[in-house]
Amino acid sequence: MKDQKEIVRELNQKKIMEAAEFVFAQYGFKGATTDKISKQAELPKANIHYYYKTKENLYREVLESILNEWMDAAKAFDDFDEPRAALTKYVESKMSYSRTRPLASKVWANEIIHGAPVVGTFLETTLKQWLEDRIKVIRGWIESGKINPVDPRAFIYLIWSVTQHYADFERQIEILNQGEKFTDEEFEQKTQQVVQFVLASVGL
Amino acid sequence: MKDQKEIVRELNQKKIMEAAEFVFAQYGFKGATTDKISKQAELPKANIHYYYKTKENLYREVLESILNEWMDAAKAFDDFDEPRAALTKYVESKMSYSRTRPLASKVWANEIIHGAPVVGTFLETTLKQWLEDRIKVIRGWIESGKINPVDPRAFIYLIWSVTQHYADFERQIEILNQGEKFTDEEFEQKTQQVVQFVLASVGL
DNA sequence: GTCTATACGTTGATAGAC
DNA sequence: GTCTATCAACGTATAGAC
Repeated sequence: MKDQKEIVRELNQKKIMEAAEFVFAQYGFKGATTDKISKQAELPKANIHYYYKTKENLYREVLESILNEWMDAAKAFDDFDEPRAALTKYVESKMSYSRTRPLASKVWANEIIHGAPVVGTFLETTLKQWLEDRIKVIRGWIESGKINPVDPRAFIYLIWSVTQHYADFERQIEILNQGEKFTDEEFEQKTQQVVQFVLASVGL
Repeated sequence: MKDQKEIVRELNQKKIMEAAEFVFAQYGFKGATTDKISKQAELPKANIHYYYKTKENLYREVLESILNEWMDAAKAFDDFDEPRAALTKYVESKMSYSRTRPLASKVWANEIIHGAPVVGTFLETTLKQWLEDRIKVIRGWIESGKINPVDPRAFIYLIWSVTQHYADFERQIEILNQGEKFTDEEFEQKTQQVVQFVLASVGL
């Protein structure tokens, strides 16, 4: 059984993590202050330091939770053997992530733009391995003539960039879309269009 | 004739602008300090404030110079009437920009991710107009059956995202590419692959 | 475990000598 | 026009009362 204190602890940590993701996405690591995060979390500033010791520590935890989700979404690539179904599922999964977790995507983009000081090791190990395994799958599709011969690496970057664009450049897209955010229907249409682009780019 | 002082002034401003772009790209607006910029420019900190008054002012000037270049690159879209030539030229132009000016692209991405506080007005006016004019061109291509029917907006976003990815996510790409930066030949190959993806996505 | 009050470092900006 | 010395504001982190 969880006692009262443990429940409070988990609740507070959840509030802090959500607030931190919000503030880190909006202001970047340096621009985010523990004061802003504490106000967003509706907790005193000292509590932030009580739970996470340092701001950098908190940032690391936020990134870690993001990459766990990222790896989950990546699994969609392997749900089907045939390229059309596998790619459709993967792109839909990535677009859904951009829709529901744009803040997470922005924190991630920010971290990479600034040279991946914290997640560098993850990129070198886990992500690199994931990519190389998927490259093998794509090469298999090419060799069996199921898709056009393309550079598998460049193809994966195409998928990542176009799907993440809808999260990271949300604000630009909103302004160019008559100042209105996408409705759910509009976003679903964009998702299907992105799926078509990705399939067409390898001849499907 | 320019006198000595004017020459020194221009030289110093150039040094400061380059240093500022470098530091803003690497650390973001908040993370960039006037101290870091001055050291990068090899000038005393007070000179930064003498020439640009405030850090925000300097940031605005950097963004302005970037969007001027951006608009220049955008002209490549109109060099040819036929979709194949026009799109090839435009994508090559964008990829070349990502290769030669990755710092500028990163500063821009950072600004958008954080909600476009400074360039919001530009997006609402100049960029919106540019986009709508190009959408008309794309619709023309679709109506005359030259390319497949696609959502023109989503298509432009595809081009922007995939080309800018090579600048903004440079570090991630480098790590995934066995820790090596692209050679000129490799980048040229990626460029041609991106051109093929973009053309294929509309049936060319 | 929680929070107020505060110490200490950093940073943007400027005054004033040269 | 240039630069050293300095200040005021802010931000991270913690001590210590509750």
